Amino acid sequence: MCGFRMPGIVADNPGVIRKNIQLPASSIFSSYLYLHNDAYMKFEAVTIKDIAKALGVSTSTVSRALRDSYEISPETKELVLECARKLNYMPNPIALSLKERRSRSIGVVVCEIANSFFSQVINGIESIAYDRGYNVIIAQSNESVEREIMDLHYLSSRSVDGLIISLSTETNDISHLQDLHNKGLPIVMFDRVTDEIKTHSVVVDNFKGTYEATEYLLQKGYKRIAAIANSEFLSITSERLGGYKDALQAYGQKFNKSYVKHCFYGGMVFSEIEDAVNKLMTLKQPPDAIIATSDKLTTGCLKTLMRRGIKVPDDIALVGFLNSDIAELMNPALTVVHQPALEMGKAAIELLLQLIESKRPVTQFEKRVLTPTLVIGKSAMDVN
Amino acid sequence: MCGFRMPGIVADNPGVIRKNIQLPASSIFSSYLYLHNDAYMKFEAVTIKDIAKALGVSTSTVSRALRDSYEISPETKELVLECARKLNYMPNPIALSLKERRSRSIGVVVCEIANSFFSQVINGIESIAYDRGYNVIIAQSNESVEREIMDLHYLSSRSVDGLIISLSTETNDISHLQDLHNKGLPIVMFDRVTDEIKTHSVVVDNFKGTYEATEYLLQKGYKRIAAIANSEFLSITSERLGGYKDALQAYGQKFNKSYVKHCFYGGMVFSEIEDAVNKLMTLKQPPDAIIATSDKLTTGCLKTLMRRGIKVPDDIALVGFLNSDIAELMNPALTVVHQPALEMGKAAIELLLQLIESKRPVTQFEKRVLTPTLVIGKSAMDVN
DNA sequence: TTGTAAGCGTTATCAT
DNA sequence: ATGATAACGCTTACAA
Repeated sequence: MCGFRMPGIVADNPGVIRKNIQLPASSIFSSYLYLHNDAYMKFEAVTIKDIAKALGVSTSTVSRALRDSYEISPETKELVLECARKLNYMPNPIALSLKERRSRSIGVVVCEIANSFFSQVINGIESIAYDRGYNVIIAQSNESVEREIMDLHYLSSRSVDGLIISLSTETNDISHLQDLHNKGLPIVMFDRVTDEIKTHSVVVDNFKGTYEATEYLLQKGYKRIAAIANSEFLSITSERLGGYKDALQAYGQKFNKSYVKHCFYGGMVFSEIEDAVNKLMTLKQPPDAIIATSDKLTTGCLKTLMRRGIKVPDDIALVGFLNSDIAELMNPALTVVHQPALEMGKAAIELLLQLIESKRPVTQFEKRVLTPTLVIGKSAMDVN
Repeated sequence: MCGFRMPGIVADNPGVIRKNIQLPASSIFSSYLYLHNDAYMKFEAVTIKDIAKALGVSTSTVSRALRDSYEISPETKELVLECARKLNYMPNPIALSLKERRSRSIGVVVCEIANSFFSQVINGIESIAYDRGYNVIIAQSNESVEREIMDLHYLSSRSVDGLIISLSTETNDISHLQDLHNKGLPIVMFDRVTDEIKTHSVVVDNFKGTYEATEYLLQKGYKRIAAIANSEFLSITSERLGGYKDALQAYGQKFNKSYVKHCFYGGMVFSEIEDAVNKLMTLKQPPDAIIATSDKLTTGCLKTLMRRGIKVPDDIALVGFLNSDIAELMNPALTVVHQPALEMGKAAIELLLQLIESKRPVTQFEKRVLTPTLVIGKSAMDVN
């Protein structure tokens, strides 16, 4: 463990620091011990050196015993282990990271954790990572490439053993990721992915998601279905709009370009959505239904409509992606496309650990595609 | 930066690794360079050693130049800085952490990031931390002490410079925190705090929050107001129930113990809330209003009522804490107690940085109390 | 002003 | 089976 400094009290001379290695561990953190006076000072954690000193052996012996090396006698091993337990020895992960250039931690980059979809994915990731001995470091890009680059830099400088990422909306140039990938950093992409990097990825069948959403509306009799989408750079955007267009075609409806609005920042700036909705609603022929192709767009859209006094589904129908656990508390008429976020997280970390722990170069990459669910709203929205 | 390993290709002999310090930086990550053949291998980041070698000076000189030490000639400093820039040198934070026992990062422990309140607090923390040169490491306790202890252990082993924490519901023994605090780790508590640790804290006026909520219902004419609360161990629980009780008293209503239900896990287990609501609704004299004293309890309560077909506010009134950004999309009759989460995060990190960066021991601790807002629902809920 | 060397905690290599 | 030593990247007395 580290040594925290009590401001104003200095005990920096290593020769002066004392570690009372006789004291028994009183708690998980008792590797810091009190000095003879009652002032708190800078404490050193118990290190292998302390164990070595206490036992009169060398640090290498201690290290070997702790690592369960074969070249050690059972007796000394037992002795060391016992002593380590008594002193509540905890290996210093920072020293290990420096030495081994790995940290037993994996980095996760998402645009925002306040988004239910992403926090659920993170929960999926953590649920498996911890069991496998990895810690998870979360970084938010806030939909900014600049920030994404900083995050990646931070994570890689912290020697993360692998990376799980959903690209920011601004990210059209992925050279920063490509660089890390080229250097051999195991990467798994999810949600917003790119083909330019040859690695595992986890997505939902976005095409299917919007296809079914659109089909649902078409079958209900809606004739002028608009779509609000994210930045055109994002993989999810083209896929989701693809499903929308194909469904229209399949049902013999013409695709109307003015019925599609993009929000470059995916609704991080609320006015984007407002503008999009307003533009749609002020068309000569305003839509009778809207498909919102992301969580943030769905809620933003609903908010805007509500604020404008436009009733869903009476005045207009709305179907959208949504992963909030309180979705069911919202407008009961709302039909949502639900993504299996937890499973996506689990799949991502599993694939990543596979990459990390594989001894030989991986050449076959998997694009794991999970199936979204169309959850039909309670109130029917039938027109015509 | 660290060196990532390309599986199957080994270049572990330091003598064999080459760093072409002539190559110009091509991107932020180009501190890794390619070998003469096209295979990717284990790359070493540019270190001060490389700069020293390139310039024919010692590493200490380089270090001094980079640290902007006074004991260095302007010329060499310029030279070193230029070279560092050219080679795209990036200091290795792990080496620094090991040496300095600090990491320029701060740890944040919350029960769950999927909770809007906490992710907003985290956003507040990050917004300031990054500007001040600190990274934020997020850890979730999932309302488990065991996990909280693990998180603290992880964070302290990573040499975080400070800690911001909201206690888990299971945490009645805070010795694990106390230990870290005694060792001089700067700690700021928020939301769920404890007096046992003498340090800064940030909370909302919980008493006021429920007092006003209760008062609101009383003024509307409700006579049998129940409350659903978290574990009795939590600071927020007693404070929030305090406001509820006092408001009842102020309005001449008798406090009825059977109208108060506790959810030990604060609704992490949904059945807890269901049970609580069910028990309330099956009393001989069921309540005509419920106050839910946390975000999770509010949504859980609403869900349960909805599933049981109990209409809010027609059959029963509901007022609760809620910080979701989509609160307005829920039942418009809902009156909520809103906490200034972003501000709480900002206050917490500011107080923490104050602790971290203060040169002298801090003896005066501040309990910063922010004011919650009662946001009255759209539909009036008048009875009597 | 600059260089040398020790040290942060650990492991790997090479002796013994 | 065990110990001495070097090394990971960096800073900082101490020497020169």
